[in-house]
Amino acid sequence: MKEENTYSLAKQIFTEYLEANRCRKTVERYAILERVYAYRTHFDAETLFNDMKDNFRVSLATVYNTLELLLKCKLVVKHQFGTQPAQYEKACNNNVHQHLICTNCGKISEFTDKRIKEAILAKKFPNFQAAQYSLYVYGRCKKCRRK
Amino acid sequence: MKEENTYSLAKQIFTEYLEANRCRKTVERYAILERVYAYRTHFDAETLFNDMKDNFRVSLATVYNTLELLLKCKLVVKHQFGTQPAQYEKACNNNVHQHLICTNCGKISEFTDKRIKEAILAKKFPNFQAAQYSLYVYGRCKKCRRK
DNA sequence: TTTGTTGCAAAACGTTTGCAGCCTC
DNA sequence: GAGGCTGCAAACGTTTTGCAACAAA
Repeated sequence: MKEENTYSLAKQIFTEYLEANRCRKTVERYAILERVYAYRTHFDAETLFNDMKDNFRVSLATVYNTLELLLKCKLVVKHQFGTQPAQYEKACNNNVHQHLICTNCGKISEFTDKRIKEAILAKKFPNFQAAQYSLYVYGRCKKCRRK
Repeated sequence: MKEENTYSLAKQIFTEYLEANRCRKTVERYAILERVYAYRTHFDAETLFNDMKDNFRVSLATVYNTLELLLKCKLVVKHQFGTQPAQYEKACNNNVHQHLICTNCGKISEFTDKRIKEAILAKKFPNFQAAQYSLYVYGRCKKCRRK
């Protein structure tokens, strides 16, 4: 799927969500969504705020508020890696997230393993309605291995 | 394995770690280890601090310091569920942790699935030395399902 | 005796909240 | 025009840090 299409689809979903919940369609909210969908990696609220304020005036509080809305309509996903600030990423219809986190330098990378993904999706929970999966693998990256 | 044996083994491992790293064997450190190994569930630093101070005088800073040491010698494992305070648990030779987290009420429970565990352990990373695995499944628990 | 460790309090950090004014509906 | 949303700054809760006193080696 093209980058552009992804964003315009997200915009449409967001609009429908806002209307359904009687929330106002403010310029701030769409500006944040657009910036979020321009990222190709994880980002935190502070980074998003800094990246935006050159072109557009928003407050950090609004950034947090909007991210909360985007989480609710599943357009972004939130991750908490250790004690570092919460990381967000656009959702892209992928509800299985697999991450490698270096416990020495904090570097985060992603991987995909079909067998793991299938095993997770096959699991049924009797008293739990599962929506999203995150696998975090902690260890040492190549650079930090010998330290 | 008996509860008692688990703790005495942990104590032995901790002693060896402290000696190897030229750290002092203080009463505070052993008192914290003992309390940690008495838990059967997850706990946070604040809870541990409160549970201890009736019988033993320690500061919250020492609790954090000691937990950090216990993490380093792999006697405890740390989890970060959303924005809530970091949760710790004793390690018990289990490096694959599988959690269900309700995104509505925040309730955390554990499960084990052999197929998932095997798929995870079978995965080889060319540039990463994996040490610990945490799978978080987000969704709604039975009570919150209909809300 | 030396110096790592402690308790305490204050600081740091990410995130949330209160409020007056603004702007969508 | 009404009330949800914004920016700002202050508040919050968890975790870290600085420092003087203490105690393990």
